[in-house]
Amino acid sequence: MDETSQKIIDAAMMLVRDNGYVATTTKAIAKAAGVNECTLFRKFKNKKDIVLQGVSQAGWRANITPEIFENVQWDLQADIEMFMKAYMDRMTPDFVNLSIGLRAPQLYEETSALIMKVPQAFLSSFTQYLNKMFDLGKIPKADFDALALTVFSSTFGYAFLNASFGNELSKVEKDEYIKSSVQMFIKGLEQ
Amino acid sequence: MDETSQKIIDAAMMLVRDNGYVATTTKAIAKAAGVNECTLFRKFKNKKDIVLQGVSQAGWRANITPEIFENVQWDLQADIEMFMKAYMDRMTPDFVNLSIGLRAPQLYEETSALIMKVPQAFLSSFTQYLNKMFDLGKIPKADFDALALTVFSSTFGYAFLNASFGNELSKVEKDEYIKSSVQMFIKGLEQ
DNA sequence: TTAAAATGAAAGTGTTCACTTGCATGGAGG
DNA sequence: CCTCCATGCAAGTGAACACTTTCATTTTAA
Repeated sequence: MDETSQKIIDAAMMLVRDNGYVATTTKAIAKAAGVNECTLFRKFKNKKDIVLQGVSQAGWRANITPEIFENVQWDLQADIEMFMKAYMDRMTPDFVNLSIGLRAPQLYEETSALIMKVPQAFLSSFTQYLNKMFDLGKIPKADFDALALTVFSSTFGYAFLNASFGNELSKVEKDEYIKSSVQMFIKGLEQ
Repeated sequence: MDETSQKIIDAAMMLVRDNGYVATTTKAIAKAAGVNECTLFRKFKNKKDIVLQGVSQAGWRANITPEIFENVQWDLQADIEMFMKAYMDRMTPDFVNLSIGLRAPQLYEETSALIMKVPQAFLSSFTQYLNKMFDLGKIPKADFDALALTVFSSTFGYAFLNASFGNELSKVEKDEYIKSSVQMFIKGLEQ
């Protein structure tokens, strides 16, 4: 990837994040990238191609993979805290808004699978984790599919609400949120 | 509101829900409403006006107000279940997608306050509820701002994920989700 | 140093957009 | 029957859109 193409991709992704795909014009991309508009079409097939190459880049993806579940301590509180932190550190407001900006009918088919990977990776890994904790005799039997979804939904929900409304909705800070949530979760899980 | 105007608004809101505001054309609105395109501009100032009148209508708003907190039983399990159900019944995938479709820079200033009202109403009412439950001696002291946000985030998160990915992300059904979540929440809160 | 490759500048393509205009028509109410 | 009034219809407006072409200029690399 040459420098010019990368500047174009970066500009395009930032504009999509801020304005959405449809409202992002090639003229604006060129201006933001500091190149001539025709250069866009020398480097890329079309506008859609720019964005699709962008979403395929690691730098424009929230890097949430099963790897974040590698160094677990098999301690419920420490681990859930770590998972929630790991998710929120990666799922910044920028990524949330980018995900929404990509929600255009013209792109949906080609990007939805990619967008879904992040929650899928988190969910399945966390479900496995809870099952293993049960096997280790650390928590009693429960509906771990549902409970993993609860923990993930609350993590995702906070990240999304924070990206959408900032502290206008709630003044509760990330660390305070994680700490209180985890306290409730582990009490609920351990019983 | 005459019948023709209402048909136009309904068509516009459905298209915004499915394609987003920017990708929704006046031509498509007219076709979907079964009227001539120029009729749109006889009835409304412009495209934006149609959508803004739509969001101001009760039928195009999720009707989540503090009223759903009126008939509480002061029983933690029954009440949280009721709140989550009430939210999800109103916050259907259609409403979630409409909220996202309205996220256009051209509209944001005029609609964000309205969109934020729903989570605000739920959150503040639920925080009050938890404080009251503490006053009644039914739950021990805790960070109720954070915990209300946890419960709300998990409810909102599920509704959003369900609208976005359906059962491709998780097979856990709404009732199962609520039941398991509430079990964990009340154990965590009562301790 | 020189040839090739990359980029800029400017003009222009056809299409689609939101929105307008002028006139015909048809139905409702007095 | 007549008169509005709502609407349809057809054509059209200027602007913005994605994308192209031609040619000049700069940068890069052999």
